[in-house]
Amino acid sequence: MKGPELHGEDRHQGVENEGNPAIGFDAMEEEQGVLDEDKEIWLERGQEDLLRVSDVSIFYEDFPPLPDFPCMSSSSSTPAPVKAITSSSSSSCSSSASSAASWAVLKSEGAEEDVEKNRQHGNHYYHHNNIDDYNSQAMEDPVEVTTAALSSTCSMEVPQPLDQAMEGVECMDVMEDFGYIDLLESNDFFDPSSIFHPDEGLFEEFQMEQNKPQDQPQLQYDQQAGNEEITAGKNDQEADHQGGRSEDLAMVFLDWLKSNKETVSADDLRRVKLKKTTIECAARRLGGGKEGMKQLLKLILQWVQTNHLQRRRLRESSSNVNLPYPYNQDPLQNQNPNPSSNINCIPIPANNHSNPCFTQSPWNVAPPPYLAADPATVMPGFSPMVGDPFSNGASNINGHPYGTPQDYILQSYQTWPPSQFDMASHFNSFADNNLHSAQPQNPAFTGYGNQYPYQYVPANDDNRLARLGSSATKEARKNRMARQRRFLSHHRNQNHHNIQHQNQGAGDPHERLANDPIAPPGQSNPGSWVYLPTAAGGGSASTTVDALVDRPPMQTQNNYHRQAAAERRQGWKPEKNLRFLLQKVLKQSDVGSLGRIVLPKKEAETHLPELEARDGISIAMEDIGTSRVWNMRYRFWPNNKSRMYLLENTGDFVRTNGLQEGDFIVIYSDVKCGKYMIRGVKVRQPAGPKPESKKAGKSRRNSHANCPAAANNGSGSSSTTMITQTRTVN
DNA sequence: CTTACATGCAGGTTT
DNA sequence: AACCTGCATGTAAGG
Repeated sequence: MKGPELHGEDRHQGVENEGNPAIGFDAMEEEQGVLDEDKEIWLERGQEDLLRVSDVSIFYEDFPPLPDFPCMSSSSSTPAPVKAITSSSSSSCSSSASSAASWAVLKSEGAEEDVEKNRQHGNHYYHHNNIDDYNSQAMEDPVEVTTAALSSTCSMEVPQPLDQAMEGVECMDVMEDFGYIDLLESNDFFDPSSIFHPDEGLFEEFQMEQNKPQDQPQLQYDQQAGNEEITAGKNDQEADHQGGRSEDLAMVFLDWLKSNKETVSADDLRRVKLKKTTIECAARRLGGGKEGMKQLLKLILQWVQTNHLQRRRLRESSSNVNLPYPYNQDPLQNQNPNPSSNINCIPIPANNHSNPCFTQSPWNVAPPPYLAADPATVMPGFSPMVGDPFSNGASNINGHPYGTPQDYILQSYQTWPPSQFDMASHFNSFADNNLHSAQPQNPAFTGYGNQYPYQYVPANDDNRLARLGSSATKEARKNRMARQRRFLSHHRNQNHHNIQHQNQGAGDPHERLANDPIAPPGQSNPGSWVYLPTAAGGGSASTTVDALVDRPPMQTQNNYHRQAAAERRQGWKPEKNLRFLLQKVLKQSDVGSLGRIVLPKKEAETHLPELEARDGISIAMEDIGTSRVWNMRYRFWPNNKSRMYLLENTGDFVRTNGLQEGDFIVIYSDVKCGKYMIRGVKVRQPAGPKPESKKAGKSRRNSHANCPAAANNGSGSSSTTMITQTRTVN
């Protein structure tokens, strides 16, 4: 170890961190709590818990599945607006939007506003390629991002390139065009999320709202829309009771909330979108007037419950396998049909077309290999942050909004089965054809809101995030936003510092908030991409990673390790905060006796601590699979007028994991702890023995670095092509 | 032409 | 002699 060096680096990092709000804050505060993180993390948890239903059992037991409200709106007839698919990222948004169309949504205004913000963010991100910019950007963005996250329809998390951002907007517009209205919110009737907001009493806002004059949705007969749906809903679940006239919608809702606050989040509510016409029509059918509305509301709420439960189940069932980490819920993983994936095998999806909506999209192409390869996908419990890898990439992405890995990620998400959309939704709201219509885009953000604005959020967190999101009233919302902003900014500053310390030698990983957050799409984040969904078929490769650790970790490492272990014991999953930094397809020279791995320059410069000296810094890399910590050195060689970045002392790691040429490594940073995590992924090709990388060999060096998958799939699943990640040359 | 990066290889160090 | 370390070079790809 080079302690001294580390310090120096730390300092350095500190400096950088200043620029990087991203990661930071939670780490600090949370770290203090150490094992209490659980609680800390959810700091607002107390209240959040109300919303967050982690315990699926509750649902199952308490609520028999209710028939879905399949499309309350006409949407059913008009399945997703096709608009969606223009671009990968956009597609996500659009898809969600479109889906939204199909579903009843309790849409909050906030969402719309957020969308706006997203759009802005998208631009913002889009323009920031440089690290410096990035940092500065990050500084500011967190708040915004968070805000954006709130929006239910498009994922804010993903900073989108302009185009994409615009797309997102379009989506929203589309929704609007379709005449969607916020069942409740539009009228300021109430904002579910507000109710849940931690800062305020659970029902505070609600009550406030209650007192406010409310506009009720106008009832107009809608010929097309959802009569059927509603009817069906009604049939299936009769309106339970008829409230007296005196019982207004607010009360109905309030009662419902009281009884379901623990199991249903604001987010869930927000996802419900109904076409105005549909609502009107349905209300009529249910008796018309206020009573009709009330009945309709009940039905919707019921649907929400059911929907929520179903989703939970799906999630649970799919995620059960991977227990270790929260990320298990990652849609990608869930998606992965192949059980083996849980273990470490990454099937590379040949292509996912499961989601019809996306099939048309150009992006539907099979996920990029690297995505597929993404350890996250592969690794149990490991969920990659979707967006990150590429995001920041800004560098990577910038030039190629679509070509970036992130795009792929998005795509992959899009193609994923609905059940897994939760995660996906984080990035984009994919329209969930089946279950949710409009999901909050980034629940994650929202959920963590203040604390983890950028962190990747586990699927389950959606709700939490959502909570922060909208407030019942615009004013409340504003206040909340202001609060969040303050909070975030405050944290940011602290975070930087904290992180520095936390990272053992490693500097603060530059976390790019903007990027990471999930924004897979080229935008920012890269996507964490990598998670591949699995699917694929192409199959290419299944990866297996087993990290066996022999050596005793260093002390600090031990600390982390211990902490992680403790956390795990407690059910806490540190990985939930993992952010994808970079991945590298291993070349012969990387796995040879040299014990060093050349890292992709751009990613290294973007995501790893800035190196002042060629000697670089000592950096502890915890093996995600084994939690073992490898003390490596991150350095660079002057090369021509540039630099070559290397990760040294990788020999044992490579050997331990049995990594060979063509396999790849993925480096993540733990947002909370600030430590670096590494995953070695072995790629096995189903069909061809070749590791591929070689094949591609020299011909495609670039792509390899960034797109392991590509390399891996020698066979070449279609996905690989896309990825050509543009290694944006500086 | 420039950039990134895989790898060759010289020179130093260790066994 | 084997191993390390670090630089230099060659090549593919991007602009």
